[in-house]
Amino acid sequence: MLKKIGIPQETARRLSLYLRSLRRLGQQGVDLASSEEITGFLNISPAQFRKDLSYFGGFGKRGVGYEVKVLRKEIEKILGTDVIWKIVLVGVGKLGSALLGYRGFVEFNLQIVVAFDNDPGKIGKIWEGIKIEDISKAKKIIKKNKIKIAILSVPAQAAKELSKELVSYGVKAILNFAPINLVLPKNIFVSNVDMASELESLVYKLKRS
Amino acid sequence: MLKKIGIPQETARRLSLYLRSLRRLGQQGVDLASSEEITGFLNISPAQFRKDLSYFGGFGKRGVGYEVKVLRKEIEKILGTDVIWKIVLVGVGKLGSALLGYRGFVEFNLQIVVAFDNDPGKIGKIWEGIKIEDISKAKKIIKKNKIKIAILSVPAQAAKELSKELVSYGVKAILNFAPINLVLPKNIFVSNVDMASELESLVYKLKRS
DNA sequence: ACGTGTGAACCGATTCACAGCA
DNA sequence: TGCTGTGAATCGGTTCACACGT
Repeated sequence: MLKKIGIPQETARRLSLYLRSLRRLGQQGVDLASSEEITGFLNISPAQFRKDLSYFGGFGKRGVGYEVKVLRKEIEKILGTDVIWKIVLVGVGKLGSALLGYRGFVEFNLQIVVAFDNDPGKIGKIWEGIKIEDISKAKKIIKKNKIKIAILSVPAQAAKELSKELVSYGVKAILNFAPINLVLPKNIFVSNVDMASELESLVYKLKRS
Repeated sequence: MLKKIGIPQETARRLSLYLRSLRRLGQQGVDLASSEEITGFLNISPAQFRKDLSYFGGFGKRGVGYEVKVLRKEIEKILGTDVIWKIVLVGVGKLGSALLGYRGFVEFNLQIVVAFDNDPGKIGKIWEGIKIEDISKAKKIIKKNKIKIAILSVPAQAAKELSKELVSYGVKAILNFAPINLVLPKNIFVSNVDMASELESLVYKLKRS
């Protein structure tokens, strides 16, 4: 319930990148690595890496570096990927079904356990090993499984209302793909993936480069 | 060629949100709106809105507000959405095909003109009105059409190499969906969409809330 | 000697608060 | 009067540089 303060927002995102780098080094058989080697693949400075870790403790050996395996486990613990997180996906349109099959979630122990839609043609089907349920069953299923995280991939006009419903069922965090601002209580975490806006920023940079 | 300095990175992203808000107000028949009304839908303060606009000029009337239509056109001009930008999509997998059909790009005058893949089963097909070409034709097509922007939705192991190729053909900006850091010249703009890492950050926040 | 860990300096961006103008 | 436009203050985060421990 208490919120530790003083840790930058971006640190969490970077930690997940460090994790990828450490896994890669581990696969290459590297046991010991310096901050320079770990950030070598990434676009992040060694100093930033050390600073980020310093918020959580000292995991390295001065004059030596970091034990790849140990640090990997520590970061997994910090991020919470040491246990499986169940998530639901709402909206099995084109994007939604692509996400159902997305392999990248596994590496962070994220598991889509069920998907919801309102299209009778989809309900009852199993796609990518995941059952598609009627959205009307969301309340029961989310409550029963104590799901805390939802991926929202529905059209913009439906997103606002649906997000409120999901929250009322116990969802605390939403990864939102609808290009609209969700209005939710402050204790609910929302992360927006806005692909059009992202591309647009690139256009803008191109234009003035 | 000259780069105007002093404009925050985030300002461009917010401008695209303002644009959406202005379109919405326009559709509702609103002619005049204050910074407070324009940002009402968004999660952005009126002061931030005014500050962002101030980098480009004074578009409002003191004591009154902004003309919705006029401001919309001004922002479109700033962002570059006043003309059509041709883009290519590389990698027509699940995610790639979902992006081919994504409607959100149109609002920013972004047009996917061709897609590339290396799967013979897909090459030559037309999906969502977009022709899928052999990746080996990318050089010719990109050069001929002077394409500057690419969406990269291929597996991580292919992304690094492909991104370099695209750049050698003249691509200057990449929207990258592969969970890997692309190593490219500094004058190339890359925007990463890392859905797994995004979700992971939500887990982290949940854990320590 | 070497690379970590970290306080301090720095930098960029947001917020504040009010002057300026319709 | 009301809302914009904007310097100034503030805030948060990154970078620097070096003390520290092995």
